[in-house]
Parts: sequence; C-alpha cells; structure tokens
Amino acid sequence: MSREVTIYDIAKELNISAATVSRSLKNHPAISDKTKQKILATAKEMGYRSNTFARNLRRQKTNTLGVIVPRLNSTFMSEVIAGMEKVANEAGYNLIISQSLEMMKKEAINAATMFNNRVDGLLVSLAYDTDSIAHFEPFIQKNIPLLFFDRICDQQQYAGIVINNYQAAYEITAHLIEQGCQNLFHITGNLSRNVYADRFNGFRQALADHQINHSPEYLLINNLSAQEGKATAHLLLQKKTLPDGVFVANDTCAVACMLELMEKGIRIPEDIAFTGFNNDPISWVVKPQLTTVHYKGFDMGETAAQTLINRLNHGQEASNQTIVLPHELISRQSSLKHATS
Amino acid sequence: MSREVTIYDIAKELNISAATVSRSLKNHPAISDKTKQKILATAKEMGYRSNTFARNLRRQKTNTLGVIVPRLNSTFMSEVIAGMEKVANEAGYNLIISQSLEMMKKEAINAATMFNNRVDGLLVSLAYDTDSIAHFEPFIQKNIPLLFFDRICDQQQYAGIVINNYQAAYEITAHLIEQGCQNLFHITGNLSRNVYADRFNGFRQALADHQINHSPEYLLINNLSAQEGKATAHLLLQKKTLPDGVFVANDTCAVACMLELMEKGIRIPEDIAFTGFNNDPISWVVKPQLTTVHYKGFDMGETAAQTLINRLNHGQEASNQTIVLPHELISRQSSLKHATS
DNA sequence: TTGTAGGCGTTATCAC
DNA sequence: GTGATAACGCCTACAA
Repeated sequence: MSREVTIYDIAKELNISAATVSRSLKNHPAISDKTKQKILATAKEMGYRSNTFARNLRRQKTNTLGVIVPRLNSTFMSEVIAGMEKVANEAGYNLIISQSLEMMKKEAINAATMFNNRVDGLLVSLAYDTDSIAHFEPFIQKNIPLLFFDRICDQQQYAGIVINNYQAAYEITAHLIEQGCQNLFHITGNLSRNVYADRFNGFRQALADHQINHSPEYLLINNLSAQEGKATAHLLLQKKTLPDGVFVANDTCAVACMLELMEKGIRIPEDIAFTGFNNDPISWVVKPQLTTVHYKGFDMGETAAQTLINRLNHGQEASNQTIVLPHELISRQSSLKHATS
Repeated sequence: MSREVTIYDIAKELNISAATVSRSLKNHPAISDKTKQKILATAKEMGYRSNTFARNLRRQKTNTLGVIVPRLNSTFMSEVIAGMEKVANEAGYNLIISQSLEMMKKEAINAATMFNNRVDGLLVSLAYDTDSIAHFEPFIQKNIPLLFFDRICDQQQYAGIVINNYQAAYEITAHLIEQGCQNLFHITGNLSRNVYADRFNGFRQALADHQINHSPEYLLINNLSAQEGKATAHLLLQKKTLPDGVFVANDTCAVACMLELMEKGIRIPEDIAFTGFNNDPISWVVKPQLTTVHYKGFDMGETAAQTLINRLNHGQEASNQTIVLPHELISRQSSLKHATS
C-alpha cells in the first residue's frame, strides 16, 4: 500500500510552499492562474486526494449529515433518502444513515453514534414509541442543528418538515362521507406521533362538520404493520355493527386489513369502503385499488436537507419555522362506494 | 459553542500526562486499574468525547464502510442495508450509503466520493448498465477491500455474495412446466448482470431438461420496472401465439405485466401463468398471488458486511471465495395452472 | 502573490 | 506504569 500523496509532496515536486498548494486546491483567489493550473495538473498526475480527516480536524467540521429514520424499507422513506442525498451531495455533504427500527432505544444509540462521529447536523424522523427526546440533548447543548421531518417533535421549539396531516385526513374522510359512508372507523398508530394525532383530528373534524355520528369504538390503534392490520380485521368482525367506511393511517395496514376482510366474505367497497395513506405501490396493485394520500418523499427529503444546510451556513439567524409541504388526494373510485343520495 | 474537552484537559485536571489518559481510554493493559478508573470518571464528568478525525488521521483508518446500491427503495435492498448496519454497528463501523439509481455514471461518482472519504472498505451491488468497473480501480490499486453482493462482477478475481440464481430460476421454471405450461417466455433485465444471466440460463436449462421447445422470441429484455412491465404486456399481445407461462425476473415487473394483461381480458393463470422473483410484498397482495423466489436480504447484508470486515482484519489471508446463500421457492398455487396430465 | 510556522487531538515510540 | 515528544495532513494568520 503506497503512501498517500500530500500537499507537501506536490510542493516539493514544484519547489513551492505547501501553503500555495493548499490554496490552489481550494481555488483561493490570491493565487495566480498559472501556478494554479500547474499545481492542479501535478496534483492529478501524482494521484493526490485530499485528506478528509486532516481537513476536518483543522476545520472542526465533518461535512457529514446524520439521518435517523424509523425504517428504510418503505417506498416513502427511500424517496426521502434519495432527496436528501441529492441535496447533500450537491452541497458537498455526506450522509450517514441509520434506522431506529421504530425503537426509541435504538434511536438513542444511533443518536449517540452520530454525536460521536461529529455530524454537522442531524435529520430525524421519530420512532414509533419515542416518548422523550432526551437523547438529542447533546446536540442541543452543543448547538448542533437538529431537524425533524415527517414524524416531528411536538414541542414548539423544535421545528420540522411536515405535510398537513390534519388537512389530508379531513379531505379523505370527507371523501368517504360524500360516497355515502355513515359509520366510519379510523385505524391508526401511536397518537403521540404528530402524524397520527393530526390525522385523527382531521378525521374527527370531518365527521363533526358533516354531522356524522360515530360509534364509541371508532378509533383503533395498532402499529400499522400488515400483521396487525390482519388482526384488526378480526377485531372488526366481532363488532356488533360493522363500519361502512374505514380510514387507515397507512396503506400497508389498510391493504392487510382489507384483504383479510375480503377473505372472510366482506365485500369491498360495497360493505366497507377503505382508504389508506402514503400512495404505496401496493395501494395501486391491490384489488380494489385503494384511495389514498400522496405526498412526495423526495421533496420532503430535499427540503429537509436544504433547510438543515441553510442553518449550518447561517447559524442562528436561519429560520426555524416548521415547513408544510403539499399533499394530494389520490381518489380511486374502485375503493369507494358510490354516493347513494 | 463551548470548546471540546480533549485528553489534555483531562490530563491537566488530574496532573498526569496525556499519554496516560489516551491509554486509559483505550483500556491499555499497562495502566493501573486505579488510574484508569479515575481517568474514566473524570472524562465522563468533563463531557469528553474522543475526536474521530484526530484518531483517523493518526491511525490512517476511518472505521467506515461504504455501500453503493442501485436503489434503496425495494424491500429487498432495505433488508440488505439493515443486515449490514447490524453487523457494522456491532463491529464498531459506520456505514455511508449511496444510490447509483441504476446508472453507472452515478455509481462512478459515488465510488469517487467513497474513495475520497477514505472508507476502509466498499460494498457494491452494480447498477443496471454498468459495463466496466474501471471506476473501482482506485480501490484495487490502494488495496482497499472491495466486495460485491447480489449484482456482482463476473470477472473471476472479484468475489461476492450471491444466491444461486441459476438454480432458483431452474426450480421456478420447472414448477411452471409441471403445472402444464408448454410455451414459456422469460422477461428479464440486462444479461450482463450476473443475476439476470444466471436466471436466464437456469430457465433455459429447465426447458431443455424437460424437452420443451420454445418460441424464438421467448426472451424479452427490459429494465424490469413497472412501466416496462406494462409495455411488455402489449408487446406480448401482439405475438402470434401467446405464451402460457411467463417467468419474470422480478416481482414489480411481473405484477405490472400481469395486471395489464388482465385488463386486456387475459385470464391469469388460466391463459398465462406468471412467476416472479424476490418475494416482494406486492407479490402476495396482488390477485392472483404470485409464485416467486424468496431470499433473505437481511442475511445477505450481514454476510457481506461480515466478510468485508473479516478481510479488513485479516488482510490478504482472508478468503476471497464467492459465497452462495440459500433461497426458497415460494409456490402460490393461485398464480399457477394445475397440471393437466 | 507566495512563504513561514503553529496548531487541530490523537496515538506510537521511546525513554525512564 | 507513566511521561515526553514527534508525527498524521491540512489550514490560516501573519510576514515578506
């Protein structure tokens, strides 16, 4: 393993000082174009590559952003990552990515690792069961920019990148009501997570605004996995009266629940209309296709990364507002009743 | 932003040398337990955290593994990443992940970034159109361990982690034949990729071994996206004689193709039986459910990371064999004809 | 426009 | 067992 070429080697080769080499490589204005050219050429020729550690050590900066997500394996989240990667790359940042696997404990461990690796900033979408953000304290104390996205922290002082989950839920619920549904249920996740709380609130408000009464048991909470979707189907079947419309807070769970009910002879959407959330590929593959809410993960990733980078560049002055991105209702008639009125 | 605590600060605090502090922190055997305890306590108390750059600079090692994958957004790949992350974490390595988005050009850029970031080793699954691995030359020249997985490099000297694609394809094709299919087609990706070449060969061999003739147009190549799956459906419809069985090299494309054909009045599986590859969630959600091949992405990720780390620890002596992981045929009768004999 | 010199925080090599 | 010291490669006042 041959030794690495350093700026000193280049300097010696050209009989100039290392400082000049360093400056040329950074395209410093004070260096004449001629020397710059010469140095760049020699650097390439000698196979020079800058040493990130030395640079980081000197500058007290890593040019690395940390990302902690609940899971990587959803269409949505991988789009988010792709968007982040694009922006980060263009701005000269690297991404270190880790998954909490929906566990606060692992989220905390990951946060500690990120901290020790001196990430310049951290992007986080909270785990399912996170009920304290104490593990992010070190970042706050050291003033390392911390930005939440999608599943954000409800405390006022922490801004984040989100969509209007309330509004989206309102719209999709109103849609069900317009199709003639009268007895609506909602299946969702931990209401401590903003995304689920907001969706529930939107759902409730839509019911209220349309003067729809609801069963006292209209709210069903699970972890939104396929498995629990299936289990919840059985739970529904044991109710005295079945709902005629169900709004599920994600597509995976919606599809699993729906398929299980069909298995048991329930007709979808004639007996029960279903809607989901996320516009996951399974929502358009499943029969009947699922009405759902689409929001661009890629854009969210881009926005999150860009916002964080702005904050890195401009420090405290940078805005700390929560940013709300647009969403879109994807209405697939096949999953909806037709209005009976 | 208060200045970071260094080993010198701890040393000064305790009136000892920085060297002793450093050794204690590394749990060096030559330090007495008493001093060690004292130092550890003070370090914690002062909020010390070791500086990775200084450490890396000194040791010429980053404790970071690079990962380049075609895309993150598949169930399979996210499982791979999860497996890698687990092993890497346990061994004290970090992961830097990037996507080539199936483009060799971006793969090359990513490789360069990884190289400049001095990753200790690199894990790669090749992009769809990669036809040269010249962009990995710097790693080879500098003797930085490079390991391919799933979509590996066919050149002999580069080992990798794979499944037996040939065997899996053979099995699934034989399955179709046993169900009575006589006119089989194969839809797959770029045959320069080992995974697709091997699957094609397995398919062909199964036909040969069962004395099944095939149409001269039985091989259809596309990029295996949903979009092209749909397009290929139309292509099939223009054939003089439709196939009665199709083996598609991934589930996404299989499902898209199948759904489009059903849209056009073809009965699945009565007219055409379909099989896929990957055991993606859509393969069990779609009706009829798709017979497919399952292989554990998580295991592949674990194995790949572990193999790379072994090579880092043991240098050249470490084995450089290609490792073949098991797969499993997931037979879902609903997607298959019943044997007619 | 270019050069000099010191320091970023750690670890390895000597010495004691 | 512990301490002093010299790198690791780069950046940046300050000087020339």
